[in-house]
Amino acid sequence: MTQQDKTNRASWKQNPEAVQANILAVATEEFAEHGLAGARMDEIAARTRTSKRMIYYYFTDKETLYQRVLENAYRKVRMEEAALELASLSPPDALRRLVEFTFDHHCANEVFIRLVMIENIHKAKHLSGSELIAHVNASAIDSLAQICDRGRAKGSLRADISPLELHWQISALCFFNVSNRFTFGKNFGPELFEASGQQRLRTIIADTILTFMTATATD
Amino acid sequence: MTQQDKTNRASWKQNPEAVQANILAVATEEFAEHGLAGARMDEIAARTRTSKRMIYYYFTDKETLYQRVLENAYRKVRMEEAALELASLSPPDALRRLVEFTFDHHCANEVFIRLVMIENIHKAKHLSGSELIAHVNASAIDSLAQICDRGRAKGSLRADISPLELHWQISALCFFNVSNRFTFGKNFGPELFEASGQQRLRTIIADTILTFMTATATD
Amino acid sequence: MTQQDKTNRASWKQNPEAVQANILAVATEEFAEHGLAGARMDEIAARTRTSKRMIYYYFTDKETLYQRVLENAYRKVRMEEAALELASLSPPDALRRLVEFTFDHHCANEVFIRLVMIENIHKAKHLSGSELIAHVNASAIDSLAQICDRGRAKGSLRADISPLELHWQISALCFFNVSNRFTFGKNFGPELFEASGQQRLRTIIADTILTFMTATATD
Amino acid sequence: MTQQDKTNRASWKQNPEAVQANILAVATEEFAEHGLAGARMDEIAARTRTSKRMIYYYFTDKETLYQRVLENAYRKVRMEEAALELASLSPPDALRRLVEFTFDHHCANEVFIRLVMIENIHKAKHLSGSELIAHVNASAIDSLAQICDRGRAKGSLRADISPLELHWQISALCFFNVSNRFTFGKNFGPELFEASGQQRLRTIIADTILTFMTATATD
DNA sequence: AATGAATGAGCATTCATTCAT
DNA sequence: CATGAATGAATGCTCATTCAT
Repeated sequence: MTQQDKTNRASWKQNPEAVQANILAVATEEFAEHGLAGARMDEIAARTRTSKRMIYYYFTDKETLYQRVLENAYRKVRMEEAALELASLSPPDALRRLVEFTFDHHCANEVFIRLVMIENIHKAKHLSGSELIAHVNASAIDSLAQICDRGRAKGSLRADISPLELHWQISALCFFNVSNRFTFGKNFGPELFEASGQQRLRTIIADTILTFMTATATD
Repeated sequence: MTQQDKTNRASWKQNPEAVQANILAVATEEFAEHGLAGARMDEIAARTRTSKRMIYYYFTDKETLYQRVLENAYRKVRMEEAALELASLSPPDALRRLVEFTFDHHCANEVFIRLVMIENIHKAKHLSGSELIAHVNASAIDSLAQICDRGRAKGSLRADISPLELHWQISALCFFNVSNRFTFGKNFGPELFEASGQQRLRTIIADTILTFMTATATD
Repeated sequence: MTQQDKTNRASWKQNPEAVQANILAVATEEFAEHGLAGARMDEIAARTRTSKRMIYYYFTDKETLYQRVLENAYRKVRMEEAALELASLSPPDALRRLVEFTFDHHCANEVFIRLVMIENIHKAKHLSGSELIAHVNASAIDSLAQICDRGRAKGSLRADISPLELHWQISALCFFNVSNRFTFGKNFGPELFEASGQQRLRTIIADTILTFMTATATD
Repeated sequence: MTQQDKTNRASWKQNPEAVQANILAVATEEFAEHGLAGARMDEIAARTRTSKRMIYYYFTDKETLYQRVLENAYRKVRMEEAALELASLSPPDALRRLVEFTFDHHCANEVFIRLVMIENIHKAKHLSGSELIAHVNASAIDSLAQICDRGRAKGSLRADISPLELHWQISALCFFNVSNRFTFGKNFGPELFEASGQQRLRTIIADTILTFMTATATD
């Protein structure tokens, strides 16, 4: 029996991690789609390869499941972000690259964006300050801090904006682009969210950040 | 008992508009706090001066009530925005004033921000394209368009950014500041959302927009 | 001002009898369609030319209204039946004529049939033994009794079947034809309830009654 | 405690079929008594050995429960009817036997009669053309067809009346006897529905059918 | 006589969660 | 580990009826 066979045979049954991962995946979709209150445990169970009983066995209750979904989403997203390699670029180029990456990444992770929106509706009460999350978030600032430091040393980036503030701005523009496209689109037309509009916004955002960060500090 | 007293006494009874307004006010808070699925009709009724039955009498069902709450919130907010007088300022000053006003206004209207977040979770399916809403949204773009036109004429604002794109950027920065403060605060610390941090963000946002809009277009 | 004008001018307003008649007509349809429990006072009021308050003013409550509807339906139907003139025909011809008339009349008064079905569901508890009803029902038996009497005298109709029993048989066949056509049709096909099928049933029923009543009594 | 006792003790718990049968039995009575709109889910639940929740668990909603009640009633009644053995009797005797059986059977199944009345009020919209029902109904006609065929071959029954028409007539007379006894009794006196009156009606109905079916066809 | 507003009790249905095997 | 059955508290909603003017 090869390793492959062994994996196949066991499939997901008798495999706690696989079962949990499956539940988590289904729950992620369900919570992202309907929110915490709107999601239905029955629906999650039905779309799972296991039973409702197992969900409670592994995740205790709805709220805990939601919390695990949220943590999981943060971890995955931040890990992808951390994989970006910017050290070889000049500070302005690295910054532009980071903005564009963030823009693309948020677009590609609507599920995550929705979970964050939902969590903000709940005033972030489920967002644990777990070490993992803290560490993973810190690294997001770190990589910006490195660019800022290099930029300040060279004089190519203004020094009076903190990495945190810069991160905040990039986040705002890239997050809003995904989070509010429905209402914004209905209110002001869908153009900005079609392919060409998105291309333009992507450039505008990067230009905005770059223009600002390469400008001389006002007085 | 004066006439005034007589009017005040139970002035909301047999006064359909007052009853509806009261229901709408309570429902607005409840929906903003808990979302569509999370809000409880019983709770809304309990905090109302009338009974649950009257809510259904005037608003048919939960979803319709939510829709009316949403429409009402949009109307009120957009009307306040429209009251801003900018014609007497130079285009850059007008723009800065508009950004700062938007920042302040969003901060002061968290309930509205939350309703918009919630509506985005529902993919804006309750946001009717009612004439009123359409008209009121158009005016938001109009006032920016006037600033842009004047700025282009004078050469004081770049002309290659549309009023819609400009509005999008201002919205993104000011909206995110309120909508995501909980998760952002928990992830990266609360400094940016305390008084001094907000003051700084307010300035940074305005500077960012201004710097960008007064820069020469990148060819 | 002519009488005609006077009638038109007053129309139905300030005309208690017209208002009551209107309510009764609408309620009759509603109760016949949905039964006592299934009928909706709101719906009746909405389809009326007057208001809900007036219904309660004139008819006290739902059950009383239903009772009045029922009485009214009986009175109208029995009066139409009583108008049939049979004295000039031979007893067998008169009987055949009566059967055919009953068949046709029941077909034409589905609303009445449905009200009677509904009242039977309620075990006839609303069917008052009011003098009017009693009188009007008695006349139905009377006209059959006359035929039977004449038939017995002539020897053209058997004498061992009472007018009541005869009425029961005619009623059963003609009533069932209307009351049960839906289930019978779904269970055994719609043929019997299409035009040609009905024509045939009409003849079969009359033949059945006639054959029976002209036969010699079985020992 | 014997094995039997153990089985009896709470034998309906964890026994889905028993639970469903119990619900169905109670619901049958309740719907037959009050109709679809008049029946109360709370009342059904209260008279059940389970909870209201279980009714919804197994039957989805009120209308579906009613439908299942109806189907179930039809199945039971038709099966009892099919058990009647007539092949050994002469066609006229078989026919008389069938009429008398139908009369007795309808008398003994008022609940079924009432459900059919109620279903006719709803224009038979819940009567599914399920295979089971179709098959079970067809057999009712089949057994009559056999009698008719044999009667035609021997010349002892007239051949110009179809089994369907014959079934219709028998049904009408026997159904009406149960369905309309309340209004008919109140309108024309209770005699026909007391023991002796029923005995007489039973004979009259059989005689009527027999006289008709053994008569020569009217050309 | 007439009407829109108001109401409380009740009704069908749902949901997260736990039990029995 | 796994699963169908079971549950109670709530949840959104409806209905006949009455009040205030």
